[in-house]
Amino acid sequence: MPELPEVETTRLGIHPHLYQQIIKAITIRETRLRWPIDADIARLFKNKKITQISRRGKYLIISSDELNMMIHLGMSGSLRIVPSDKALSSLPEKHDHFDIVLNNGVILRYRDPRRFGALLYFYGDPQQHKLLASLGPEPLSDDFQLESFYKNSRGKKITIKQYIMDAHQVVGVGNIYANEALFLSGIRPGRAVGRVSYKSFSKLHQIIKAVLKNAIAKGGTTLKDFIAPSAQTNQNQAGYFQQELFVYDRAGKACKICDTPIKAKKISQRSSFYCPQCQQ
DNA sequence: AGTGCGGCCTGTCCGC
DNA sequence: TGCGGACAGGCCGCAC
Repeated sequence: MPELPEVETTRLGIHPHLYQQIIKAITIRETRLRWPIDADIARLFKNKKITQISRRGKYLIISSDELNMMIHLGMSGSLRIVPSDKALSSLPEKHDHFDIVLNNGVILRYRDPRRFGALLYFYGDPQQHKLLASLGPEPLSDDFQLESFYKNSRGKKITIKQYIMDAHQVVGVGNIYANEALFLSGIRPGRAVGRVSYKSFSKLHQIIKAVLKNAIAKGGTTLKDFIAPSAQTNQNQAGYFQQELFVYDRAGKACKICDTPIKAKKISQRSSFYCPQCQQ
């Protein structure tokens, strides 16, 4: 499941192959993603030069001046580069729903078995787009400020875990990183956010940044996967701090810090894990 | 306005 | 062995 670090790693991985290239064609094989892919997208982008490859939250934005396409990987989506010398021999597989073919023969290929992802297009400033306009700050930018992160939580009845996963507060914290960040901060996921102290918020604020930063740094070492078709199967795992998971999916197993069995609990339909000893 | 949750999907795992 | 069912996940958009 791609979280922000995976999406950023993807952006960095595809950028050198796409930047300033001309789109020759967009081939759509399956339109049924989260929203149906509008067939106009192929016509609109034909012969357009890619001038920017950016990211907002978990949305990737590929732009040609005022025209943008937005790609979301959902939970099982991935993008990879098919180099020009492999373009003919590398046939799309079952869940490869669309290709963006560049003039130099390179193909950007989108795969998404569960089809929770999206491909949309729009004109103008991405920040004005409905899906992006109300997003909270980027966790690794200066816009992510402890003061407002704390203040917005006062009076809210939801849990701290729901709060940090709410993209209106801060983008990019998915279920795995939410669990891990709360563990590292010593806060139980089920606590009412309105009652979590400033001091705890201060720690959490730092930890969220550190965890995401670390994951992106790790992802950087796996960039080669974007041009290694054989690595495709495991691409979603590449870049995770998987060997460092303290609580996620470790129900019943010993806490790596204190040996207490990790507990599992559903919080608003999402699996949550915590150490009853380390987290209060 | 704040909160809760249904729904979209398929690969994987479990139990029969 | 094969098969059905539960589950996982992001996140919009509706209902309260």
